[in-house]
Amino acid sequence: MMSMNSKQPFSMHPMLHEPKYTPLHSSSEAIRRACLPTPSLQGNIFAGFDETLLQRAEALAAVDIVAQKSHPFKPDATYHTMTTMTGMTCTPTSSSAHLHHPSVLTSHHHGHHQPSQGLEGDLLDHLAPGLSLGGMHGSDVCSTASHTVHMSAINQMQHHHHHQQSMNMHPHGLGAHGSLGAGGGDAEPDPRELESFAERFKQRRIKLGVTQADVGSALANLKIPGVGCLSQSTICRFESLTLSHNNMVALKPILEAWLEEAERAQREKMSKPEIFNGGDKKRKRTSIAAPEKRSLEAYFAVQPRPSSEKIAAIAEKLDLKKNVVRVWFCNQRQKQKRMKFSAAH
DNA sequence: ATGCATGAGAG
DNA sequence: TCTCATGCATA
Repeated sequence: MMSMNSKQPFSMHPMLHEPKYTPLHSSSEAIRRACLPTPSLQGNIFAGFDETLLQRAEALAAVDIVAQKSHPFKPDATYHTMTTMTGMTCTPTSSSAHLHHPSVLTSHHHGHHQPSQGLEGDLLDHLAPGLSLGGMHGSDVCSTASHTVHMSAINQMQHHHHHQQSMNMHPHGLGAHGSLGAGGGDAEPDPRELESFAERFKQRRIKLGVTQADVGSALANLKIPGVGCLSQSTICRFESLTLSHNNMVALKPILEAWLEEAERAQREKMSKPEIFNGGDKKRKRTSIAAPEKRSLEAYFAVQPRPSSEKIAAIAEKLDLKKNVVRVWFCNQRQKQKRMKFSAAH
């Protein structure tokens, strides 16, 4: 399970705490953030009525349920494989197997890293065996536990949030980087362009007869420092613009590079089968039943960022694990930030 | 195509 | 703990 490449990921996730992509129109989020700096504060503020609100939310959810009529499954229908069972089987294993994430692309801390440093890209590259980008055969090299070769990245993105969206830039941004603009081939946070690129990308990809999963694994063959493979999910999300603006911007140059290579390779007609496999790990996905989901949504409408206590309370009411509820809220918040809905057009 | 989850990094 | 980028599993 270990990846042989002992590359130490440079994982620098950008995280700039701030919203990079702005929700432009519906900036409820920004506003929210601005208003609620501290969690604890929120707690206090809502402490008074939070119960009421929650009850209300619940009531609403209940009504909703009634209106919709019924739920096919029952609430807790989560199928965890683990929980109590033997324990040795599932998830834990998987995770341990691979730990690094490919965190690719995004910026970095203090502004500096340039995109081009070759750094340790070498360490990772050995991985790509034969398959060049043409990888159109479905073997996935990266994804499963076996490989896990992710890399991290170095790319710093283009922080410049250009015009339109505004938001705030954070300190992180490269202070002076006006240069990035057009040089490298990336860096243009223009939603418009991203959108059209995503569309073109998909179409050309299909034309090449390559699946999203193929693209993801083939990326590793590009040997771009700091860039490894990506999952089908990510490629799909890129094409459908369901990624954050920053993420889209970071991925674009990479996918663009792959596309060019793939088309070139196609011309040469070069194909190499490469099969890899590994596979053993099963992570079980919890499934939150519709009624519970409705309740969560109702709660979310009232308070998107519930305190730990509230999460616990909600979890109990809905008979869900606290962590499940917490993650649900996190994912929900992330959803609000996706490109599609945020600014862009 | 998407839901739920993990993990890094910054608080 | 939260945010973010990603991914496995699944419908």
